[in-house]
Amino acid sequence: MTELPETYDPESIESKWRERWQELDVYSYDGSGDPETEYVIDTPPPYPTGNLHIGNALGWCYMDFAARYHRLQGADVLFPQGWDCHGLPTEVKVEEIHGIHRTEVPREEFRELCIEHTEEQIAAMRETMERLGFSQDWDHEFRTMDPEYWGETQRSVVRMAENGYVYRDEHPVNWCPRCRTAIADAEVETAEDVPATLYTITFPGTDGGADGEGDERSESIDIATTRPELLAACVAVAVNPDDERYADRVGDTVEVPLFGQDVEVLADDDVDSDFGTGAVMICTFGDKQDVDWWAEHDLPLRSVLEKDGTLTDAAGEYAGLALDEAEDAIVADLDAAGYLQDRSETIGNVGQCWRCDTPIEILSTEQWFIEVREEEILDTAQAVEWIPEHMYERLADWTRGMDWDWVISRQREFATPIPAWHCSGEDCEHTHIASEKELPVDPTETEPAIDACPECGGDAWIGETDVMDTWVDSSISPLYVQGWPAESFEPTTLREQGHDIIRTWAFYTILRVTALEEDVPWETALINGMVFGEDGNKMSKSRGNSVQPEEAVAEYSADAFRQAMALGGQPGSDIQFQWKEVRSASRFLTKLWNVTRFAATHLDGDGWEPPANPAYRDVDRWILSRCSRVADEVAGEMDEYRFDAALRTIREFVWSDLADDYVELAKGRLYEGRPGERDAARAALFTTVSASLRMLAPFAPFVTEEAWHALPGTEGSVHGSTWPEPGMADREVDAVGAIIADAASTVRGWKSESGLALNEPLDGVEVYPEKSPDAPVDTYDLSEAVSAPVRVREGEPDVELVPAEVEPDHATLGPEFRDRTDQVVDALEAMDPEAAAEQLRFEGKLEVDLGGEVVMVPASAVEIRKEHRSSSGERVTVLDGEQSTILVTR
RNA sequence: GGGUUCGUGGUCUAGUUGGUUAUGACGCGGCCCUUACAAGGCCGAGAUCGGCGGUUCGAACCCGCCCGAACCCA
Repeated sequence: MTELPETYDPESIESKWRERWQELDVYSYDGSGDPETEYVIDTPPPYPTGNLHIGNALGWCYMDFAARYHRLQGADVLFPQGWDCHGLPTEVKVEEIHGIHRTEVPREEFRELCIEHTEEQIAAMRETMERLGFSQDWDHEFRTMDPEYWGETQRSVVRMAENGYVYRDEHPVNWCPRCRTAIADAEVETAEDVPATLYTITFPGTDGGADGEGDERSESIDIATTRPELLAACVAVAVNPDDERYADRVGDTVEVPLFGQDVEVLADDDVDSDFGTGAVMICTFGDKQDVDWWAEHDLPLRSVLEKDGTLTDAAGEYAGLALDEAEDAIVADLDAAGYLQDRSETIGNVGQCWRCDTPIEILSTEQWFIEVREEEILDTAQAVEWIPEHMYERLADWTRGMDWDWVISRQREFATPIPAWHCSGEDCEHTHIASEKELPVDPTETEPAIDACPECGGDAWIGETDVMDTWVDSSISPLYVQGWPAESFEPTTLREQGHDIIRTWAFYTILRVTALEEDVPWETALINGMVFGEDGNKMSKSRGNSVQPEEAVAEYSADAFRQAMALGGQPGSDIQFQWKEVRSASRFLTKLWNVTRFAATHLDGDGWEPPANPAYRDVDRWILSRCSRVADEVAGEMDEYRFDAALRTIREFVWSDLADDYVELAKGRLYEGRPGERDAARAALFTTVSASLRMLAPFAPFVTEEAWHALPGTEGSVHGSTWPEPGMADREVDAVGAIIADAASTVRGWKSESGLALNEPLDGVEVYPEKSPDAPVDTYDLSEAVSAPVRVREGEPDVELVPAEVEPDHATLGPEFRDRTDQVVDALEAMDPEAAAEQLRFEGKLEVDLGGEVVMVPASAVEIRKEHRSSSGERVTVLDGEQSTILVTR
């Protein structure tokens, strides 16, 4: 037990415990127990940007609330931390830092530079995590760039290859010319309303003629396109079959201007007749629509784009030009030759690389793919509990809309190598995939374990230089966390992530775990919303509305910041960051601090221990009953991941019931009670404060830890303790306690209002409860709290009590009178209250005249609201409490 | 264009079998140093629950349409 300083100084407390926890080992996962008591979090491995932003912080707060709560509930919690290290941004950063290009240094050396840089970034993010008090078990940290991890990534792909999910093929893929790599659909972001120039270009007719017989020349067609630079890749012209302007043109041949190839006019429903001239060119490839048409109509392939985004030799004299240069040159030439009919401004959507915003192109290249099996993904997704539920729809929508398989090969350096070799035998196209026992392997450095090519017998191999998409790494995180493949796979308990990566991380993880283990990766997927700035907009530097978690910690505290995250809204909804929320949380912590300090001073000294059988008074039993109910209620909310509701419930209990009511009521005994009386109050105070601290510990780990050690008999960390279960809920006591607490606060409120000191002695207080309690009311503490002798009486106070209003009870009248309820209500409200009260007293029911018809209203359906009027002469004040009418004499 | 979510005091937010006076916080106004707490306490003002219609005796809640916002997809 330690002394609590007088004022709450979050900074010193938080830095102190950050260090101590390192030694205490309270967050370590045991892993030896019953799988039923395990609570395993599939923590998102973030990309090591070096900056843990507030959106990350929200997700980690949720995980930490859950982890800490389940530890208190006795679960063996595994809260690991991973890092999704591979990828382009690091490569680019490293090139920038060292002033090199990745092709200028050996592959291994470049990887080393990337690893070094990544380690620095991880250190910075880990520090923020520790500042925020997240309770990961750092013994279970993993980094996808470590061979132990990427070896498993390779194994997972090898196994999927054995199961027939992996293939290598030439296929059109999204291509980022700047990154010079293939990317998956999920990595293409659509930029909306991008301005572009729409050109109308004449495709002249050909000698082949309308019917192809050669007896007449076909007419020309004007097509509209925003991409004249791709004319060389044009393989057809398409029109809508319902477009009357082109009704007789389908089947005609026209010539591509400047480039001279003859192309056919096709009909396709997907052509938008309202766009441009209603005729469009199909090239290989301008966009995904072109790919569809190309496949649908079995068109030839004319590749005009190099991997770096310049034109190929197929573009003739334009070869070597960049796309924008080519556009200018070709347009100028079209114009000069009279093919350019018109140009106008338009807007359209452009697919961009999500990492560098470069407009993506579509190239047909040899790549590695993982098959997307829609049905099995949906089956698994359905077996997961999604919070909120509708997040399942997000995933299902994306899954149903997938039209290409997942391209997993990337033409980069810092990534998991694809464990394969190509036979270098002439005309042999055999590709050999590594066996599991060779892993981890970099095929560019190591020869395969087999000698001869099974197809041609050759023994010369070329290592695959393509590497894997980083999502191939991260999508096995639940497997890795569960010790796969050494351990048989058990689904993890929780996946927490943002809704922005449902189409990537959640989707790929479901795909992979389904394919590899035919199981759900996690029982529950908790999806967090976005964190917006105080102005309600997305946080951005240019708007000046972004806030770093560290700023909030410095200004208030980590404990306050965490609460603000919890209270921002229910998990799943977007939340708006509010400084005022952090501030109010901080005030609450001050309150908690002071209540604990108050308790600690009364529990201090002479090695106090809670007595075996405390002589509890009603007030003690009442707070213990409330505490029991609150502990159960909060546990229910925590089980359902309703962190907002849970924290609100605790706050209200601590502030209102414990601090405002109980402490005030118990003060008399605590300061001046006889030993037995005093000890009962101490015991109740101890139990309640201790329970409050434990319930609050998941949200405010630092201050509760400090406060915990100020209580007697607390040895270890609050985070290693157990969830409170006082088990003292009692209906009778609730009713009595509510009367006492209400009477105390009503009288004290009245004193404050009338300018009296709170300890001003009064001659007497009489309490007339509206509902007489079944048990007698213990007025001992109440009397101390209001500084007056207190009597609890039955019936009505001996003052003038005048019926003032007839209050109909809709809930009773409605079912009874159905569609006549309104009339009955009106009639009741119009009655003379005194006459009604009279009638009720003598007859127990009311005759109500509905104008022609008289109905009987039972006493249970009305309430007569009465007003107190001080009887003449007497100096009595009548107070209206929530529970009782209270008479005060002074 | 398709899908999903959401509109509650000035601001943020709670409110799941429909039922008297709609929750809390911040802000605002007033009063108060009362032996845990002025980084506090007490009191007060402030909402036709986005709009219209429907179901119902009764709707913030259920249904329909409309308006507005956000996100995802095409």
